[in-house]
Amino acid sequence: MSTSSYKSYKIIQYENRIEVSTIKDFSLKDIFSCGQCFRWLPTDDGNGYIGVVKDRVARMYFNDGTLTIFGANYDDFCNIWYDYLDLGTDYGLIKKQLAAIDSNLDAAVNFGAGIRILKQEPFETLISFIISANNNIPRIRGIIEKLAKQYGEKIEFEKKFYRKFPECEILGSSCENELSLCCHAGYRCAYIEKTCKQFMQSPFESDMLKNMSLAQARKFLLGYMGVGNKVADCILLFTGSHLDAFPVDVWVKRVMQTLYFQKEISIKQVELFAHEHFGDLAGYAQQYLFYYAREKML
DNA sequence: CCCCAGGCAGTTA
DNA sequence: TAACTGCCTGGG
Repeated sequence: MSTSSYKSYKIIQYENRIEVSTIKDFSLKDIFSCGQCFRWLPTDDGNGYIGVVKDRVARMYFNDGTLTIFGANYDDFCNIWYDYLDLGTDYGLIKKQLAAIDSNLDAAVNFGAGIRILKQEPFETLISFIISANNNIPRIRGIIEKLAKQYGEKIEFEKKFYRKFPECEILGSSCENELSLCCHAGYRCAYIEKTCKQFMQSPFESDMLKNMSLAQARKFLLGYMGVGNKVADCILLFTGSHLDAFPVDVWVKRVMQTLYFQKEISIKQVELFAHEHFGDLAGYAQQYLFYYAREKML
């Protein structure tokens, strides 16, 4: 066991885990079930979550401000988990600012008080949200796991085997028909095949998107087959590239109509209103509102 | 049998 | 540029 610190966090490292203390505004349930990711599942004991990020499997628990990560050491925390879990952002401040905007957001940020917007891998996010289109969450998860099992590298963790998300080159070398037989993603398989080939030609990194304006970055992502406005905004938000992106899906449209309009309106109108009303915090607002809508309104 | 699910591409007017 | 339509698949 050894004690150290990184940024504002105290870290105790044990043989098979680390404990990170004094974390505020944080809940694993809120983070992993607010709709931004597909590969985290509750642990068998029901108290934590286990998931795969990059080439790592981690098992996490959170109690009284202390995050325990099995499968991580101090260096992993600094190089992977600190950024992935967005531990450098002051969510207390963000929630305070959002709550001051109106009573709807006040309720939403209190409901999802532990949400953090994960900084996820560009390629994985791209493919995952292409799969998400006109689909339901259990199926999306299933399709991604089938792809990982077929095309992803094997990882051993605590005597069990897991799979990395597939590399673009591997996934892209598979044809539509082969993909379809593997993962049953239907017509989305053609999008996956095409987009992998496009990504090999013109990949993107979060920093690259950050250097573009929101509109430019969105237009860039729309160039990939199977990426429309909503999926593009999800990629911008969930890779941590543009935290002012405001993805409008059926849930967000529904909750915005109910809370702000009391009538049917177009997606375009929702987007315009959100950017005017929430400004730079639009992406955060979207997550709190989406989670609030999904868990409370139905 | 129907409808729906975290939209998208392709086609019209 | 806005409106319309068909769509793999699996579950209810």
